[in-house]
Amino acid sequence: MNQMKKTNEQVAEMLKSYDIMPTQQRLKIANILCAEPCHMSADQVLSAVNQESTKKVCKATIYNTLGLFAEKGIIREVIVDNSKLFYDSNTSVHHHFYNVDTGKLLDIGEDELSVSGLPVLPEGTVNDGMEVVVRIRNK
Amino acid sequence: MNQMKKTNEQVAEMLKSYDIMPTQQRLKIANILCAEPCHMSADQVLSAVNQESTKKVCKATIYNTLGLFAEKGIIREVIVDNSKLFYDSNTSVHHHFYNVDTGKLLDIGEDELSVSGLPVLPEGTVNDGMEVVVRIRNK
DNA sequence: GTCAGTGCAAACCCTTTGCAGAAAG
DNA sequence: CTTTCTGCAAAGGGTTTGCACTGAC
Repeated sequence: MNQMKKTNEQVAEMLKSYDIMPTQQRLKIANILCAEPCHMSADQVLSAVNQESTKKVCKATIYNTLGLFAEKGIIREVIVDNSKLFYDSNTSVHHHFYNVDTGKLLDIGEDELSVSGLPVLPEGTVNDGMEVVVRIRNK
Repeated sequence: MNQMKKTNEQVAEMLKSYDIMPTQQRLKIANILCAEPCHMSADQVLSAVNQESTKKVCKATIYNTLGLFAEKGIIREVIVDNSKLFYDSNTSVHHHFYNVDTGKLLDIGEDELSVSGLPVLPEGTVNDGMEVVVRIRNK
């Protein structure tokens, strides 16, 4: 997802370009995620979306929408915690710190870490994405 | 966990050396994990342990024991799937393929992949382990 | 005898699903 | 109008917890 702030119309166009019908709920959710690069759990998206709005978006729609966005490639799932899934609005290749104490994700700059030697994939399989996670704790 | 096959006594000694009282249940579980380097979910350990035994070990004990072993450093948790945790009996630094179709984990040889440029940790945090996961799908 | 470990079942949490009503084109 | 989406509530699956019983020293 492009990281610049966008108008509602621009977000709607972006959704259409991904073959997603821009409904009110999806626009709200996309706006939250587009506002700035962010790492959020479904729960965090839920509260953010319903923060200052009278018409609440329900939990099921949040999950369905995040799943849809991830499937279409607008956002990326990040699996670092056994108990919940995170979504990253930055879909370019990059890696993460995961603070196990705070539950916060932080990007690792591309220049800070590089993986060399793409391993030979097992017979009959194709690459579906690589991810480096550096787990950290508070001192 | 050392990967050579061991006698029950050797496994018991190993547990003691990690400050774990070697009960019958813990020995059974440790034997499964020690038999060879493996990646198993709690569910897989449960069925393996109860395969050929009349006295069944219950699910809660499996979870408690795996958690204990991981805490003590005998095995390592591997987080690659949103829906379940895996445990790796090889605790040395290495990385994984995760086949999202089959749910199987495979080691990536140390010589096949190397991460360079240890990133600068955020203020006030300490490293708690790095992990590279290459997600793969069947062709 | 004392204390840790185990088994059982219920509770928990995140996520998914089924279905009726609502909204979009 | 027809089709897709939403909301609600219930179900689902892995994991954790409370508590009485068992077993090891």
